[in-house]
Amino acid sequence: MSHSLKPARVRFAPSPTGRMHLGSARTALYDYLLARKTGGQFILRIEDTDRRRFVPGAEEELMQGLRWLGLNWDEGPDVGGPYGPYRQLERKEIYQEYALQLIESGHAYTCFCTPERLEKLRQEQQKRKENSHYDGTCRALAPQEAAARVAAGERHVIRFKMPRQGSTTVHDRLRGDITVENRNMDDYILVKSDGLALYHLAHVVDDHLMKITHVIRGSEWLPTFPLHALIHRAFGWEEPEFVHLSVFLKPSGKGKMSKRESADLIKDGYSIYVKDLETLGYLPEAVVNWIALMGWSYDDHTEFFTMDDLIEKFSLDRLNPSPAAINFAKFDHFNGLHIRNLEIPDLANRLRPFFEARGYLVDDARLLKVAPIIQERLVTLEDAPEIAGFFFQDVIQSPAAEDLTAKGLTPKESAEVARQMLVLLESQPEMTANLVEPVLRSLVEQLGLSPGQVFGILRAAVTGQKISPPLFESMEIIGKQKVIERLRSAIQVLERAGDG
RNA sequence: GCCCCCAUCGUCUAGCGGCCCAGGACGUGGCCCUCUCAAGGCCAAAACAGGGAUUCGAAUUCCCUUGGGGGCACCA
Repeated sequence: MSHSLKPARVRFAPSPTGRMHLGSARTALYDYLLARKTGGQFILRIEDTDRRRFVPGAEEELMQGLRWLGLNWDEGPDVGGPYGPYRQLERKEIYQEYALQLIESGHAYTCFCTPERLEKLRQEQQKRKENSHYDGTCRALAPQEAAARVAAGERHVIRFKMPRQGSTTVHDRLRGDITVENRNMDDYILVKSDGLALYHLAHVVDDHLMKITHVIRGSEWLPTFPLHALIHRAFGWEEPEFVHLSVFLKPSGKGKMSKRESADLIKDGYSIYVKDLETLGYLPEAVVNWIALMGWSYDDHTEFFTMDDLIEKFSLDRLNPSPAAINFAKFDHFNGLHIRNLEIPDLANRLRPFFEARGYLVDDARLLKVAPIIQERLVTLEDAPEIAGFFFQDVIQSPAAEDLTAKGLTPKESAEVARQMLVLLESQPEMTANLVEPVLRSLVEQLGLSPGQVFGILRAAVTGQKISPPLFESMEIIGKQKVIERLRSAIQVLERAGDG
């Protein structure tokens, strides 16, 4: 039973170096689901130790994205928490302290090699087609000598003293045991010469101090996973459970999305950036449902999930280790499903800004009537203005004669049909669908024409569009006065065309 | 080049030795419904990368090949 699961403390630890994309959104989602499912905590930690790559505004977009998706954190830089601070830049001294501890215990050493020397070394190794790695020059330095040089103010970094022999076995929740030969791993730098810790050290220290139970992250960390385990072990700390998620591939399935391709996507109305999805008219519910299923499944047929469903049903056991190609067609499908799942007032509220963005003056009472008749016709919220913008226009542009002419009829004949409809409609007290539809249907029968021919003329006349929401319901919303007015002007257009 | 990971329809996936001549979904094609467009319903085409091995029996276990992905920074 799920009740027996221990409360998990799970962190989402992005670096503020770019935009929030679908891949990080999925990681955050799984973090959140595990925390909520087990009654644990979802923690947001900002990994900003690389000041050079810092992008202003990235952290804000990230937080907005998480909130939009409904992934609210229990501890984080803005809300605080018992294990703060939650920005790594503010934890600099903590890492230094632990790095020193590693040196004292013989698991790390100071290195005085210059970047220039290292670069030269790399080039030589590459020339010899060798695996590029640190050659261990400073590893042999006597601790006293190293300490003296540090005291003298010499620039240095701190490196992990990777065992030269043997192998390291780590455990990934999705892939089981992974064993690597230690000689294939490097003496990775733990602390830079500016005194700031690198990811490898910082996250291990933080995860331990913050009592993280599960580390869910991208598979790009798999190669350095053994290093991280070794650091935990060097401190004598218990390792959290590690879950490495595979990357998202581009729609073709061939390789991951490049910056260029990501930018090109927007032309087709898609994006891998969470913030763009909102403006493109996608629902956070749909994003969550869609990305949850890229790498996780519940069973062999259930696909529609709300956040509550996911919290109830999510399990690490049903994660899939293979990479998944992003499929926007399926995303559209999910968005449609979730739009149709919305209550009308909710849908109306979400629709309003999309009408307004196109310059329509939205009347709330009318919007409430429009929402239900376009609900099942929307792929995205952004589709609404095109389908139903005319409801919020006092005057529509008169359709061209050819658009008002029924298939198989001349403009003149179409005008005659329109005149007959006008007479019938004028005699109706109001334009309710219940009243109008039977009357018009009997006219269709009487004329011996098809419903498509007759209603096509009316549709174009009243909505100004060849494609529209259901005609009679639309007429009801538009009201008798406007319907009559527009039908009259359509008749005029047709008559003029008939004369010519 | 070296190291690591992955491998079922075009795509997302179910499958954890017999229930599978492989199930669901998106997309595609057809039909039905129908005032247009949708939504909905029905039907169809569509996959276990290849080769060995284990086993009475393999999509499911093991090995190799191939393919794909990731990593090899004083980035995360």
